[in-house]
Amino acid sequence: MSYDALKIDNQLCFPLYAASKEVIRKYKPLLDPLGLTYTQYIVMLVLWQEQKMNVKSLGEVLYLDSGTLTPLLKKLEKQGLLVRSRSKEDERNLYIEITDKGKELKDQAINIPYAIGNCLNISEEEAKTLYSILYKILK
Amino acid sequence: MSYDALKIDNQLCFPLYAASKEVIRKYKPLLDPLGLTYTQYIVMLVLWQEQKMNVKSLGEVLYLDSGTLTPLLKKLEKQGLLVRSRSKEDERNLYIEITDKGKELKDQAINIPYAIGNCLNISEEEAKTLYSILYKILK
DNA sequence: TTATATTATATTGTATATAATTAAATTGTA
DNA sequence: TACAATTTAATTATATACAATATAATATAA
Repeated sequence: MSYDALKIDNQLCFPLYAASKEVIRKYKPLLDPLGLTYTQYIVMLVLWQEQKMNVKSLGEVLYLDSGTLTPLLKKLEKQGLLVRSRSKEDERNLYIEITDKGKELKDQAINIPYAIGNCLNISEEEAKTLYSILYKILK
Repeated sequence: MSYDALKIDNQLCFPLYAASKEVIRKYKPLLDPLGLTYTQYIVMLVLWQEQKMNVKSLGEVLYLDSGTLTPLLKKLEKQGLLVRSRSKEDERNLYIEITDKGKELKDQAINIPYAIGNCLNISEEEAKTLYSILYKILK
């Protein structure tokens, strides 16, 4: 019986894990001026589109649970980028809503996707292929 | 000016980040019987190939720094899977070496790559494409 | 040779991640 | 209506990640 399947170079998950971390690392110098971490940034991406939503929906969109989101959202609230409030209809639901300050931050982020695209040395076509395979894995 | 580039669905990094986490999550039930986390598992993958190496080389292979590796390697040593020792020639170097118990664990891991391959719903060809694009990003 | 620079690991501080548990609110049902 | 089941967040415990700093050992240069 061969152990080849256990060689690090034969793993698919490892480059997925490593590339994810390396790309997120590239965001740091771009996000530092905005005072955001990568995870906080993707929360803001969603809020820039949705304005208001509950924590459960946010977690489903971002594949994150309340253990990650609760403290993170409290920090963003402390920074004045969003407000947290319980739903009147069903108090189990916590809604987060972007503030004006949160909306203003969007203009500072406008060039980040372009800057990241530039520092990945893959073609436009490879990027599309990667995108579609990754979403296939996520289904 | 359009904000389309800031839509969560137009990000490439996000599915990379999410897919990485989701695939690692799939490892958990397979690794629990071995008493390993995913990060500990990839360390063992390297040690099953190399037997002995220093922390710096390991970090370069796995894209991890001493802040992550130092406590993790101490845990694996406590489990008896490896031993840590300073180099006599240059005491700055810490070498880790797999133990017999560590080697024996390999047989319990032999089916993990196959099991993971089965639960990713992508074709063999897509897997190869994904692999090559990810390594292109890592260069 | 002695001061300086470099290298390798460890430590510290901050921020995720996630499983498991808890607690509060709501819903479904006998 | 009661009360069990479900839902939603929050909390707890454990394990990463990683930047920044510290420390010890070694190499290098004046």
